[in-house]
Amino acid sequence: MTRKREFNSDDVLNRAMHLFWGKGYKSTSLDDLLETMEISKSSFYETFGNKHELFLSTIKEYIRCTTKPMLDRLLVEGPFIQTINDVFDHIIELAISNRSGCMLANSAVEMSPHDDEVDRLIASAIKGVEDAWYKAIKRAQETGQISNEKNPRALARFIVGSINGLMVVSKANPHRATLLDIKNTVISAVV
Amino acid sequence: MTRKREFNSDDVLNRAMHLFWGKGYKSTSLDDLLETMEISKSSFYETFGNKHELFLSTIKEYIRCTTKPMLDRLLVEGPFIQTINDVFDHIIELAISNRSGCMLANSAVEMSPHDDEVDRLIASAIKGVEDAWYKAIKRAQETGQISNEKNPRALARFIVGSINGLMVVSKANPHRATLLDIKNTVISAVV
DNA sequence: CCTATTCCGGACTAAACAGTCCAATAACAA
DNA sequence: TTGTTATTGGACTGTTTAGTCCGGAATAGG
Repeated sequence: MTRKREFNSDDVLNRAMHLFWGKGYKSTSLDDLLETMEISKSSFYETFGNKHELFLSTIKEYIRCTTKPMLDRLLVEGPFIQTINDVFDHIIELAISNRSGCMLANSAVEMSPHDDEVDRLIASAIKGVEDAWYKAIKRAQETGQISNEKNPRALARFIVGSINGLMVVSKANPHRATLLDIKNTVISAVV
Repeated sequence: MTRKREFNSDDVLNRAMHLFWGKGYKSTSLDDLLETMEISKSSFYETFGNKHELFLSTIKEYIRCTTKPMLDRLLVEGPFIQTINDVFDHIIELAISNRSGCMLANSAVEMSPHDDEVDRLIASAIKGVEDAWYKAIKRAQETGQISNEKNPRALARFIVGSINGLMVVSKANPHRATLLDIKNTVISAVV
């Protein structure tokens, strides 16, 4: 009845995500996208709508395949200090191996003040990250790993801020020593 | 012998700075610039070279008229905890009143990985900020306001990271309560 | 083989882009 | 007033931008 799709839509979306992640929205041209995604212009508009819609889709994809897995690490049992240490180490290694940073942070900086749709999407994603940390901190308090004197909401917000700060610093100064100094100070502030 | 310049070059540069600060490099068009700066295209190229050179000039102007004054606050005598508190309050109020964030952070995110000139300029500016905090922390340690056990270089890097984190968070979530939570946690980690 | 449906290359458009150039003009010194 | 030089508006260029559209090719079911 009908011809089958010749490209894997997930794979193609993933390539677009990496392009936007590395270059940002404005600096990524349609030609860039088509070349990287290896699809025709017709297929592009047919499948993804337009550049802006595709961008929103890639942010969702980023949340699904990068942010979410990181938050899942917070759910595993085990000493909180080790968990936060692992997560930050992971972030630091990513930041050093390529300078793309965090796609949510990049997009927030580039677009949130001027693009309502992006703004809403990013704000809710960041809220999700904050909530995940909040739960992990709460649990750590219940098991006596973090003092009950500390405000868990404030700590969660502080960690989200610290991760974003790490991302920005790594853009301008991607040296392990600097990032580890930040990590260690953050952790000592939390536990 | 010669006609006098009809526009104030400093004022015009300042307007360009605010435009780049708010919209970023790629999203600021030449037409945007000319309209805001209120000069002719000829004068533009005559005076500022081209868009990219102007951008570099506006970053220098930003450092001169925004970053530098903030760092000067660190030099004033007085309790360190009050100084850091004032500086963060100031940053938070700026972040809430407009969502432009910090021009250095914005530019680092947008351009550092792909533009060597911007990269060098931003990296050295951020290094300057770090050094200023380092000196302030050292002095606070010498006067017994901060424990000598703490690593002042790490603290300085942590503060720089925290400021940048604050800027990113304020783009996506410009609410005072969130930013104050971050501020308070940062300060409690330092002093 | 035939037909329905989907996919795609590439030509096309209209707007936006950064940047060049020059003739006209303005201001000052002599 | 005149000559000299700096400044300017605006016309112009060539490129890149996102997006549209259509004819034809590919693929499957019947």
